[in-house]
Amino acid sequence: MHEIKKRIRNMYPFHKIEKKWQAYWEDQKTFCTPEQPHPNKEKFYVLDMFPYPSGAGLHVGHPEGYTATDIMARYKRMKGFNVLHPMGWDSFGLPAEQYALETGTHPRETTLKNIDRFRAQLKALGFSYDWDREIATTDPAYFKWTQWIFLKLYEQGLAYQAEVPVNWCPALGTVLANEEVIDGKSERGGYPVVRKPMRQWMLKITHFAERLLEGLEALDWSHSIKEMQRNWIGRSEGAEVNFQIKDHPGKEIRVFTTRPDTLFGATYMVLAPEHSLVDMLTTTEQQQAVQRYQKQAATKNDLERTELQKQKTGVPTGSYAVNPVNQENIPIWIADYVLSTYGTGAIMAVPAHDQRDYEFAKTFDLPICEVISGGALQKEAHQGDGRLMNSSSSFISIDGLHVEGAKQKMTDHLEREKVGVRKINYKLRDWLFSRQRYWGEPFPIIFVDGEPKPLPETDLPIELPDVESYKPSGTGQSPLTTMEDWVNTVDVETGKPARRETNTMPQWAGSCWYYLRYLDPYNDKQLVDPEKEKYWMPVDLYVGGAEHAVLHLLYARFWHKVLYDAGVVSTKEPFQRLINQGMILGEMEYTAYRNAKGAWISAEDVGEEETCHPEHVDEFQVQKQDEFFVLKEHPGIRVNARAHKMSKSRGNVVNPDDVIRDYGADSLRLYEMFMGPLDQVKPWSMKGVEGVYRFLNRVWRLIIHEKTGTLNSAADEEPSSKQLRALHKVIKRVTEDLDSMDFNTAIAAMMEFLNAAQKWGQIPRSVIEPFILILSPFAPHMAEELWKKLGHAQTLAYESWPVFSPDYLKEDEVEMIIQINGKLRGKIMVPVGYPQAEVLNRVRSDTSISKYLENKSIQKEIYVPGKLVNFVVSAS
RNA sequence: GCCCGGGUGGUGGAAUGGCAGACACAACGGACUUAAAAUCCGUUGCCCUUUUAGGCGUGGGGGUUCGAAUCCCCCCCCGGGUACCA
Repeated sequence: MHEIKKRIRNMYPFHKIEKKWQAYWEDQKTFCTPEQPHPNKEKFYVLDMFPYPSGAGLHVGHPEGYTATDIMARYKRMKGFNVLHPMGWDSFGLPAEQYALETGTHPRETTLKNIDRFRAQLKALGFSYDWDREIATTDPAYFKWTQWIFLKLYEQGLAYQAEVPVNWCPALGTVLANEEVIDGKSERGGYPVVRKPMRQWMLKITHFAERLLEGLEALDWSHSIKEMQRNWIGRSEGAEVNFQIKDHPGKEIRVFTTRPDTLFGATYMVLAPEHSLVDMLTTTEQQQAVQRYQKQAATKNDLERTELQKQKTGVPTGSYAVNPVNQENIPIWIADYVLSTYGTGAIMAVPAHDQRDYEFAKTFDLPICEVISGGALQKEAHQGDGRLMNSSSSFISIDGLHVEGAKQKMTDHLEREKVGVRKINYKLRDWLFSRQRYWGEPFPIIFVDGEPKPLPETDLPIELPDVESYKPSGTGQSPLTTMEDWVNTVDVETGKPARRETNTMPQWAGSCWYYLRYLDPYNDKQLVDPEKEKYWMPVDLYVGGAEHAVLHLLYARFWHKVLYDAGVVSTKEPFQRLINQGMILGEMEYTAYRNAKGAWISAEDVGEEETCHPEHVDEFQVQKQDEFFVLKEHPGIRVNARAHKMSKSRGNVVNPDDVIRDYGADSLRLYEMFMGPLDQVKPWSMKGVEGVYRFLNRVWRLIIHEKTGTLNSAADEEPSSKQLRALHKVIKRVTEDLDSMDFNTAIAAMMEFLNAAQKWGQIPRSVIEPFILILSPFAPHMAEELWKKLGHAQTLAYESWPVFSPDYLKEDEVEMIIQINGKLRGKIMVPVGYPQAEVLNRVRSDTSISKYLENKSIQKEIYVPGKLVNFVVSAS
C-alpha cells in the first residue's frame, strides 16, 4: 500500500492517458488497414507469431516480440508505408481439452474466455493491431480453409495413411504427446506408456526437402536458424548399395552409405531390429537371441537408448551377405544403433572408418579392415581423408585414390554393374499429421467401404459435434469415435454408408497458413483474394520465439510451397525476414546452501554433502570475490548467482498486468526494449522498469508543469544551434537504430537527449515536437497525450517521421586522440579540415606529449583524419 | 559427443579495427525536507598514490597489426537444441 502511494505522488497520469488513447485508437479505427491501400505507398507486412491463448494469460515474454513489431509498425506508418499489423489466436490445443476433461466445460467456452483475456491484455499494452482482421484457428470460418488446404494436399498425393507407433497409455486409455511422457511414464498419473502402432495421416514433407533447403538461401534470417533448419533437413549425398544374401538367392539387403569409397572395408552388416528382413535372415540357432533382442529394443524408450549410447549392443542373425566388390561373405547383425527410420534401416559397417562401427566391432571382436591410409586404428576409426588401400579385386580397383575420387569411381562402378545407385538422403521424415483428440480440425474425409474419400469443397467446414464427454474412447482413438450420429454418414455420391475420419489435425495445421488469412479474413469464397495476396506477400518482418526455429517455420514453409504449386500464393517463401527474440528470464537469484545441521556450505561443495538445502539470499548479503559471489558475512562460502527461466513452480513469473498497473504500459514497453538486444536471453529486473519509468516522468515534466498541468516548454522561439545539434543527433541515431532494430541503443539516445534538454530551461516547440514524434513508437500513449497538449487535434500515428539534416551535426572543431606506440597519451582539439602536417606539428610541440618524445626517434606517424594521431617511437 | 548462441564494472548492457565501460540499475556523498518518499546535483572498473602522475583491465593462452573487446589459432566456462542420421 505504502509502495503504491509513494509512486502515485509524482507520477504522470498514465492510468488516465493510456485508457483514453486506447479508446481513441479503437473508436477512430486509427490502425485499421484499408481494404484498398494507398496506391502510391510501399507496403510493409509486419507479423507476430500468434499466441496460444492459455488460461494463465500473457507473461512478460509475449510483449517482448510484440513490442518490437509494434514499434516497427508505428515507425513504418510514419515513414509513409502501408502497414499491415494483425493479430489472432492459435486456439486449438491440448490444455483446453484437458481442462474440459477435468471440468466438463466445452473447450470452445474455455478458449473464447481465454481469447477475451488475451485480447484485453494486448489492448492494455497499446499495440497498434488492426483488430478488424483478428482470426482464430478454432473459428469454423477459418478452419474451413485449413480443411480446404488438406484437400489440396490430398489431391496432390501429399497425404497418405500409415501405421505409425504412438505413445499409448493403457491406464489412461489415451494416446499421449511426447511432452506428456516423462521417463516412459505418463506425466499425469505416472502410468506406463508403450509404443503402439495406429493408423495415422502422414504428409509428404520429404518431397519438398530439396526445395525447403534451397529456399533458405534467399531469406533474410539469422545464420543460426537457417543452420538449424539445414541440420534438421539433413541432406547427405552417397549411394544405395545392394548386398546379395548368401543362401538366399534373389534376396538382397539395400543400404545407404555416404562412403561408397570404403566398400572394401565393410566387414559386417547391421540391420535395425525392426527391419523387415530380420525374421527371414535369422537362423534357427539364433532365433531365440534375435527375438529377445528385438523385444528388448521395442520396449526401450528413447531415454533408455540414449543411456546405452556408450555400450553398443546387438546380436548376429547367423546369416551372411556378399560384398558386391569382392564377393566376400560378411556376417549380418541386428543392433539398435541402426535406426529403422533413417536411410534404408540397414548399414554396411566399416569399422576402420566409422567410429560407431569401430566401437561395435571392438565390443564384439569383429574384423577391422583398413582401406584408407593415415589413421591410428589401435585408438579410433579414421574418418578423414587419405589414400585408398586394400581396395582392389578382379572387379575394380580404387587403390591410391583420395576419398573424393574413390567415391566417384566406386559409385560409377556400382551403377554400371547395377548393384547400386547415387542417392541423396534426408534426415527429414514425413510429418505425422493426425491426433487422437477432440479439440482439433476434423479431416474432410469419409471412409466408404473402408477406403478414404475426400469430401467435396462445398461440404466445408466440417464442424466438430458437441460431445457429451471428452474422455478418451479407451481404445486410443479420438473421443469423436463415440459420437455415432456424427461418425456414421452417407456418401452422397454413391448413397453408400460411410464413416467419418475421427482423427483430428495437430495444432500446427492452423498456424501453417494464418499469415495469409489476415490479408482477407472475411472472404468466404477463397482462402485469400489473389490480388490482395500479390499486394501484401511476403511477410516483410516476422518476429517470434526461438522455440519455433525448426518445426513451425518448416511446416509453414512446406504448406506455402504446396499452395504455391496450387497457384494460391505468388511467392515461394512466406517470411522474408525473421527475427527470433531471446527468452526473458526471471530476476537474478542468489542461492546459498546449508547442510543438515544448518551450517553454510560453499556452493562448489554442494553434492558432496549428503543433504543440503538451497536458501535464497538477498543481493545485499553477497559480494563478488574474484570470479565468484560469496556471503559478505562468510567470505569462504560461495553462492550461486543465476537468473532462471520463468516458471510457475519456481515462482518467478512476472505478470504484465501488475507492471502496467504500477508503471503503465509505456514503461513496460520501453523496459522490454531497453533490457538489451532483442535476440538475446536476458534477466528481468523490476528496478530496470523503474528506471525507464523515471525517464518517462522526466519527459512529461519537461513539457508539462508539475503543479499546474499546463505547458512548460514549447515556446515559439528560435532554437539554438546547440539544441538543433542535439535534436538532429537523436533523430539520426533513433532512425538508424530502428532500421537495424537496435531498440536498446535508440532508447539510450533519447535518454541522452533528455539529459541535455533538462539543462536548457525553455525548449522551442520546433525542437520538442520532433522529439515527441520519435518517442511515439516506443511510448505511444504518452506521446499522443503530449502531442495533443501541444495543440494538435489529430493522432500523431501518421505524422511524418522527422528527418535529420547533416548540416546541423557539423562541428567546427574535432577532438583527436594522441597515441604513443598505440597508448593513449593525450587529446587535442583541431579545427575541422585542418591540414595533416599542421596537426602533426601541433602534436609534436604539445607540452603534454613532448615528454614521451624525449630521447626517442619517431619511426612512423599514423594519421587518421578527424580521429587520431599515433607516433611509433623507439629509443634513439 | 555434435550443432547453435554467449562470456566486457556490483548488475543489464554500449563500443565490430582507433578514447573500453555510452545509457540505465545498484551503491555512496550532497541539496531540498521536522523527517521520509519523490526530485535535483555529484562520485562510482581495479590497483598504487595525500595530490599529481602512473600501472592493470573485455573468460584464459598465443598470433596478426602502429593500434585488438572487435580479426586468426588453441583452450576453459555458461546457456539452448539434439540424440548413435550410416
